[in-house]
Amino acid sequence: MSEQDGGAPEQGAPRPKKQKKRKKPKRPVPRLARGFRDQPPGKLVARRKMIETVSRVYESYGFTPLETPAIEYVDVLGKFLPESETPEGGIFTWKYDDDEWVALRYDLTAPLSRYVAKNFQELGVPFRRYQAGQVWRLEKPEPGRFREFTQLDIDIVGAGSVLGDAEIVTVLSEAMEALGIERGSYEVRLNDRKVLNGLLEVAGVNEDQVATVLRALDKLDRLGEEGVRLLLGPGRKDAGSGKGEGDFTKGAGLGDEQIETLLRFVLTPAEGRSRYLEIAGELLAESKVGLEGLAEMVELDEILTERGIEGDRVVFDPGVVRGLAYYTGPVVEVVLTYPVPDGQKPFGSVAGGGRYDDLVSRFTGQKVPATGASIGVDRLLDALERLGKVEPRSGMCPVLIAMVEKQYRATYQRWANQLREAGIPTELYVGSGGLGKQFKYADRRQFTAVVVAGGNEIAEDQVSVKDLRLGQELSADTAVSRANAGEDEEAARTQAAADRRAWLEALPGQVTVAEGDLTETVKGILARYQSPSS
RNA sequence: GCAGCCGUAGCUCAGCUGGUUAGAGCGCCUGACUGUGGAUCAGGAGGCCGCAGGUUCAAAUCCCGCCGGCUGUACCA
Repeated sequence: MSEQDGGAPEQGAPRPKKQKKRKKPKRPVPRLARGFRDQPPGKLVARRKMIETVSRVYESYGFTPLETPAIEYVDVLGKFLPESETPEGGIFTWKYDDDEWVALRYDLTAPLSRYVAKNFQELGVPFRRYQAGQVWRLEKPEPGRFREFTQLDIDIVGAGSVLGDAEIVTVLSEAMEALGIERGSYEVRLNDRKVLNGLLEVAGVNEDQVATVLRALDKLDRLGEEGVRLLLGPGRKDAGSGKGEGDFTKGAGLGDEQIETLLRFVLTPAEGRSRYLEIAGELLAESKVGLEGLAEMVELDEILTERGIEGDRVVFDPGVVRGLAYYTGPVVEVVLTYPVPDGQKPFGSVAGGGRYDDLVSRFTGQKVPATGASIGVDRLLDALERLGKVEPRSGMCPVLIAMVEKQYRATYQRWANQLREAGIPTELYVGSGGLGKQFKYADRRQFTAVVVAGGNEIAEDQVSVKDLRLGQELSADTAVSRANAGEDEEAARTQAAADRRAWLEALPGQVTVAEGDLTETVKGILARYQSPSS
């Protein structure tokens, strides 16, 4: 930075450092808030499509859309710590203008129960609605887990029978298939909280052990039988990483016999609903709640069978717990059963839900049964992406019209309109720079076709259209051919020049047609890459 | 939250036991090849060496704290 120097190289090191610091103005770093992310166009469009597809299924079953605000009073959401006057952690909260605590919603179910309680008179039950929206949770972000994500909910309020639960289960299954997830590649897993409660009763689990036990059972898929056994008994030390140790998790302290009773049921293979019903029948004979739950499952099995929904779509799985949530009856979980690509993490559940009969009564004191489920849109989308089931170019404009010579601007604009009228999204290049730059732009933005016409074409009433993807393939071939040119520099240079000439002359993937055939030609190119799904 | 590992250019990383202007590959930008993305060639931009302290004549390198990332675990309405 300074011209003069020399002299004393042996000291004065710290000083220039400070000067440097002062010189640079403090600019904000363009960083993202922890746990949040941008959504690139491809993802956004794919997400929108997914929501549309599923919504259509929902509507076909009589569900209607509803939107509630992103912010609710904290006590409405049910997150309140009366002791400290401060809301519990885990959610985004702040004090609103009238000195009351508000929060960003952490799910769509709590706001729904608020809505129902508020409008109960006019609504009439059963009330079916679906809702897609962002929810926010202030938790530790992890790969695939963010502080803002999208849920797609479906609920029936005011229907107490398992017919409502069956409806939810059916719609979830239909939704998966509408998204192109083949039967057999997903599984709707069903269980019942009453059955679980009965099981705990039979096993002689104390009131204060219930939470720990349920949590432990919920971890079967991740920790395996041995891990769960430890958590039910003395406790478990996690693997940590590297040199080990790790943290110790306290167990429920159950006896061997109790553990055996629990595991005997929970480890029952999920295939065949009748097997589930059989074992539950044997185990729960002594438990009132258990038998209630069993009766629900029996009826669910009947209803589903009547609907023609067999075990290849909906299974009964005693291992489904669904956390400590507010569920009171049947609980559902949807998992993808595609084989996991080598070494990657399993897909996990992409949707979940169940019956919650106490949520509205929080407000009204009146018991209003409800049942529903929520699809984790981002997670499901990520899974489909990993499986290559999402068109990576979705949302990208397919056609670019190059601004070859400004004098033909009017013509280019006319063509653009013509293509749009034919239903083809078309972009007119509005940047600066020559053709080379425009092609680079087209390449990076992943256009499928470029319309290019200068004086040469226009004089003949013609137009050139280049298939970019085809061109890319063709040019890859020439690149290979010149790889073995040898070491001789001179030869290599002429070879390169020749390549250049050949490349320019070949105009790979490009055709020149009569102006009148523009639309058809473009359509033809786009048709080559049309994916069958969309 | 707890525990362990990690933090050098946009990306992947090099920089030995502290020693003068911190490097590479890829990517990016400009230009050449006279209307075409590839290839080739010539230039170029870009680093508070995560942040803030400390030890030292001297720190990207050693020590401490914080922040951030990864992994496991806890929580997950």
